[in-house]
Amino acid sequence: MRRDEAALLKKLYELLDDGTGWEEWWPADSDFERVVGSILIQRTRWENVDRAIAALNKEGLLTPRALASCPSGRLEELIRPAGFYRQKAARLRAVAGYFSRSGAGSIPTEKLREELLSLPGVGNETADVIMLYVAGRPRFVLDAYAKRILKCAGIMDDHDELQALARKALCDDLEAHRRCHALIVEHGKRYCNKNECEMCLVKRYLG
DNA sequence: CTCCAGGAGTGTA
DNA sequence: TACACTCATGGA
Repeated sequence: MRRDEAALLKKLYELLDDGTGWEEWWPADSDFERVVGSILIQRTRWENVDRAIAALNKEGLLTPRALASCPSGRLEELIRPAGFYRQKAARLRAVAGYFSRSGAGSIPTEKLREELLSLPGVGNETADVIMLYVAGRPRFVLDAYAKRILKCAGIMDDHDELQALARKALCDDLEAHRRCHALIVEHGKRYCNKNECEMCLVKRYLG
């Protein structure tokens, strides 16, 4: 990390922090429900994901064992509101199978990440979301909003370098990493359009 | 009617 | 490495 981009990232984090509530930013009754959510949320609004999760919950499928053994057709039917339902049904069955025999508790961070990435439908972003919200490992989630905001702030967006940068800026603190992700997404939804950033606070204060 | 949301996988140049 | 394309529902 050349210059002091960690200080800049820390400043960005503090800038986005408006002091409003964020603890229940990702509501869920269990860790596995968050895993399910991490797959269903891909390229989809939370409102639709919530319907799919509610349907799964109603059928008692929010456990790794139950979900892994649910027939594909039935699963597709239940998660349809979340879109891409054929792909996502297959992905859910795969991650459910993994968590039904793994638990992912005491696995070293790097190895856990590798295992998650080996699952179909789990890419860099989803893997980091699971690491951050389920496995309890501090990770910087490089989603589309983060890429735009980092660009505005003049911070590099290399996936691996960014992890070291974030851990330094956020003092290796788990809650800070979770909060940082939530703040970036919420800021992005409000102020970051596809190409324009007219209202962008980041550019105004850090650019 | 059009646009697109808290991606990932695959194929092409 | 850098894009283009596909997957799909539901709300604005």
